[in-house]
Amino acid sequence: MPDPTPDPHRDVRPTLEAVAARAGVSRATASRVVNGGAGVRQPLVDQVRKAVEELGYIPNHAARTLVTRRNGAVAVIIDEPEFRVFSDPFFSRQIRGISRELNAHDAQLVLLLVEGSGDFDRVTRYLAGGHVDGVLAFSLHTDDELPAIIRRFRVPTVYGGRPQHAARGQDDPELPYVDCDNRGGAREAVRHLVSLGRRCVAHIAGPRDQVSALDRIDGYRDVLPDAAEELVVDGDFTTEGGARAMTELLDARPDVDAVFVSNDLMASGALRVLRERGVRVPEDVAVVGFDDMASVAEATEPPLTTVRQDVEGMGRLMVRLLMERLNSGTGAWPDSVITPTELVRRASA
Amino acid sequence: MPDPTPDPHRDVRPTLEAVAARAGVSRATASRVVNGGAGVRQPLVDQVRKAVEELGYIPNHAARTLVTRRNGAVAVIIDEPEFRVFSDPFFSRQIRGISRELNAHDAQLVLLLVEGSGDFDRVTRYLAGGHVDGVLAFSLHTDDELPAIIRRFRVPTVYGGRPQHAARGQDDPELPYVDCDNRGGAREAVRHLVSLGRRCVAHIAGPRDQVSALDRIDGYRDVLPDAAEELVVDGDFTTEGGARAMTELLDARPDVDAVFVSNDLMASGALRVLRERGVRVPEDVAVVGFDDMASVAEATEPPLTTVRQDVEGMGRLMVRLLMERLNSGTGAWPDSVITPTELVRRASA
DNA sequence: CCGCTTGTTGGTCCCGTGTGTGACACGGTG
DNA sequence: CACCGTGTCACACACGGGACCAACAAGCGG
Repeated sequence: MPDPTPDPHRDVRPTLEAVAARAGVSRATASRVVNGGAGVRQPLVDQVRKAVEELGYIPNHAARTLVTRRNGAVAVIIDEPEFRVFSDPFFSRQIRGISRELNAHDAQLVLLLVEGSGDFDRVTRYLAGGHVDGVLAFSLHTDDELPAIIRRFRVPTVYGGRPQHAARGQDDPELPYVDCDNRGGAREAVRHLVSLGRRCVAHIAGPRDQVSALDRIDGYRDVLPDAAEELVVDGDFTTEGGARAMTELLDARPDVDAVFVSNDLMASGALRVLRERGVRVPEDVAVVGFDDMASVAEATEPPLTTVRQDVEGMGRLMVRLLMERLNSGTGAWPDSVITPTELVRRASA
Repeated sequence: MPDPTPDPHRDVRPTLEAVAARAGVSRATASRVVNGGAGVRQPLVDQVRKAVEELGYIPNHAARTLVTRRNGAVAVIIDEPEFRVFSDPFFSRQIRGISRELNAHDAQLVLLLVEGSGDFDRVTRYLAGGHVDGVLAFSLHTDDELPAIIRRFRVPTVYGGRPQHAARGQDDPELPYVDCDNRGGAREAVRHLVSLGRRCVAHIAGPRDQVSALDRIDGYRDVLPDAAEELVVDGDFTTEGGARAMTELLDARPDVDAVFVSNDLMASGALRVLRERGVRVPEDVAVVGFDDMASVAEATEPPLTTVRQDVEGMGRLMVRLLMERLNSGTGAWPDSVITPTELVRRASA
């Protein structure tokens, strides 16, 4: 049953003017109290606070934004036309980290999913409209238009994952990013396999248009510069793609005794194929994945040895860098950060 | 290399005033043109449009919101303290549908992740602050405070999934929801197992504080009202939980010859246990899941027969209902919608 | 006692748009 | 020729709140 005596104040939201009137001060003073209370005597501060409480005053966001030119919102742009994102817990975890850290900064998260070039107009209009103070972008593809748009409109941005231009060796200080040490993590994984005495270590790679996949290939080659071409097989970061790549690999090189797989999903597909073919893991073939996605790596048979990256922490870090940039009056850009990885040993290697 | 002769207009965003001046009309006329151009002669419309183009004018969102009291944004509130959300593609897919439909309506998506009671204050402030025109809420738990808050502030809302109070039989027209036919889908799954000649059909249920899990139990009981208590085993919607439940079930009732599992993740865990115990699927035990999450159901061994729900379509539908409500001057509430399910037959049953 | 400094406070303007209210021109009608 | 309805347009106000600036009081040193 609805409230029988509805409060008339409920529908008409009180304004700062009303608070000031009730507290018996001017609107300017009320405003000062609401924004921290600096330069106002304690008794008046208390009066205003009381009036705010009694009236249930909540500042009008639009009015405040209009004058401060700040709106306390950050856009998260994910450019991922493939279906993969939505079956990959990676983004969800990163967004969780981002959400938590944004909450700590009293900022809101506006989610922009980009699918196809047509959407870029929309994003452009949105950014140009000044709806958000900054952007957290996930630029996954090498042919991405996003960096150009962001540069053009000078929107403070932090990237998740090393953007392509940086991968070309042209680190742009105006496009800071947060990424895990893909190359170093890959090196550690391959070294681990080598240290187990494996002689023929293969690599199932991710899609070549993703920087993280390329970096992991580089890490593999750092340790095994002389590995045969055919030992590196392309995959697409999906379970099925991993299974196909493993099949291809076994057919081409029956002597393979270890595989470093570029992510956990593909590794789970690879494990399935190995099991179907009666190949023992890790006795005959040792397998190491990448990501340490709990729902996958702990559920495989056998449980997957893999390279952990702290996805949620990376999300939080992105927010911190962006806030640093927004709150530094100087407009100085923060440095990019590469977070460490850690080899998690389970049963598969 | 940055533009050598940076456009001075770039940093100072043009205002409607500037557009009007350039077009030689008053600001009021320029405003009318920008908002559709009704009641303005064609030649003037063209002049203003040209000025907008030349200046690269983009309306100031905050100023517009201040006067129209509409801000073209919708909050998506997900109250899920458990880690599960983030390893479950369910939400991602629904959000994808929501995002697409919001784009079609030129509205933005503000993501609010709620974790724990402390966060409700934040959400309350946010909703009361009038940051969004409406809310899409996923109320998963029976002890949810969200409906009360939303009712209190009279924010137009559409629920994803039948809220608890509706499950108690008190359908509140002011809290419309979109849900799939959990009970009907469960019935179809169980009937299918019965039609295969199975005599001892068990059910691995989801957590009892989630309405969808309860509805699926009801569907199971609709078909098998006399099933023994011990044939219904509790799970938690995770792969591991499914494995535990299956183990428990096999120990208690070795004669079981079919299982309807409340979601695909648990079904994949159950299949793993069956395989480990050397139980053949579907010969010895037939298995049906729920959700038809492609990444899971197609990847299990054997591929999973399951009940499909159109998650993305449900997301889109939620947005349509909300927009209907927002755009109807009458403030009338749309009706709740229950979308159909479909049994997808693969190899497991 | 006077002038100056420091600390508070209120008045006022401005942020950028939407919209109601008139004014004006035009053409048709009596 | 006077009157009036219709279509266009400009003016001005309002939306809610931040920030500058002048006014004022109190305190202090000379």
